[in-house]
Amino acid sequence: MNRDGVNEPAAAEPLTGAARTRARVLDAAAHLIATVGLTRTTTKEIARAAGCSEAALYKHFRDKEEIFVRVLRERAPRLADAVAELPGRAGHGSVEEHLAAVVRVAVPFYRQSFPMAGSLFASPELLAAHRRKLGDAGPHHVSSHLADYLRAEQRLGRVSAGTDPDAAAMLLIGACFHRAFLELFYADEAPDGALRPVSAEEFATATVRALLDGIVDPPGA
Amino acid sequence: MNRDGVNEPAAAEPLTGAARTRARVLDAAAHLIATVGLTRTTTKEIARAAGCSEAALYKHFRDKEEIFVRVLRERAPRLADAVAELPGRAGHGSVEEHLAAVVRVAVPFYRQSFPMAGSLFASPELLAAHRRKLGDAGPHHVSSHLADYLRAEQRLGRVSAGTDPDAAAMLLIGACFHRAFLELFYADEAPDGALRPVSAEEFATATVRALLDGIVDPPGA
DNA sequence: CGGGGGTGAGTGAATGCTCACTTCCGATGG
DNA sequence: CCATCGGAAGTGAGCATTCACTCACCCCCG
Repeated sequence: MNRDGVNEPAAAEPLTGAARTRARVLDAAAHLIATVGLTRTTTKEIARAAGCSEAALYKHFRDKEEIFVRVLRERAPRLADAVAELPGRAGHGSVEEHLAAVVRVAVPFYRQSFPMAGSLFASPELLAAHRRKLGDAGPHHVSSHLADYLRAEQRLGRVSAGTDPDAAAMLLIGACFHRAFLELFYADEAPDGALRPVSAEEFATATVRALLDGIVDPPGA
Repeated sequence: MNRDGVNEPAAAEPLTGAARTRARVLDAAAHLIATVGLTRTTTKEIARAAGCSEAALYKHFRDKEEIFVRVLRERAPRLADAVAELPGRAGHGSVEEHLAAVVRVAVPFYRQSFPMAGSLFASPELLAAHRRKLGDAGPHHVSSHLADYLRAEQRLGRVSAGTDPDAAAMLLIGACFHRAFLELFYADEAPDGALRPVSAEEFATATVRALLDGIVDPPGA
């Protein structure tokens, strides 16, 4: 991932001809969305940044919307995949470290996805189309898989029996989601205390600790 | 609030002349945003819904952006205010009930604000303008005030001393934020299990419980 | 020579906003 | 008490601009 938090395809084989410009278009679109925002990400700007003509876009993508959808699907960190692997790791390593890893992946993921997801809400019919194309990979699967993981740890006794895994997962994922929102909102001019803690790493450990203290069995019980 | 979750001014005095059309414009804009989305909320549509000419909008608002900002400020439930009252209530009632009340207010608030806030991220300069106009009433104050409340309860011994109030507040507010996002994303066609629990009230109690079990001193400690 | 990849020059449709103008109402002054 | 005036509120008709998208046409490789 580069500094935009955008996945770039392994550039081992230097992509030739059609595939190359296609990739350049997606890279250009992803970069523009992350820097100047989605409304300023026009077909003209994408073409200019990709070093091709506007008409060339339409040789590779049906319309502008498809470009955005492909960016979201091919250039976003695969958060859902990363979280889906968690249940298999139940019992190994520490719960705390696994959850912290989720936070470290989830915050950048949401920070990148937010502008596009947010703009989706600007037009419900576009949102409906995207929701349909997403199929069963909807955003609820992140907390859903995390809840599965917590359930697995619960069976192993590493998470207290009284815990509601769905609610706990929602708390953690929600905190990441909100944190990403705040980081975007106060781009570089956050007032004092708006982002607390300041560093991403501190946020991960503090948030997980706050959640864990309610999840793991207290030592005196 | 009406079914859009939009605040309408007390209509006791039936607003005459200028103030009336101004209010009608804001109502029309708020309704359009909530129904057809922000991109379809054009000046022409606002004027039509408000029953006045497009030019009339500009007698009351400098530009379209100001209409949106005023809607956000004058028609949104005052979440920050509601949460700011909490610290004063520390020691009275139950912590659990106070937090559940926050959830019950926060979810509809975020559900209403999300389309506008999300679209803000589509154009960073518009976001910067809005952030400046918001002054010190930024979105971080919600979790910030909630953290203050938790600190107050902490001093009273009703919240365990080891708790990080900022992290705990972030968890709860984040869960509400994310819940609102999911409710909007799966407008009426949520796949099974996408919204768990289904009812808003169950969500409030389950979420608060999951958080509390890490906040209040465990009985055996 | 055929066709995939690429281009420059448009096109129609919106959109935000302005302009010149009218209407209405309340304050002012004789 | 009425004539007059000034300004706020409102309007219809555009204007400039931007946008996504298309068309006719090339170039070059297999």
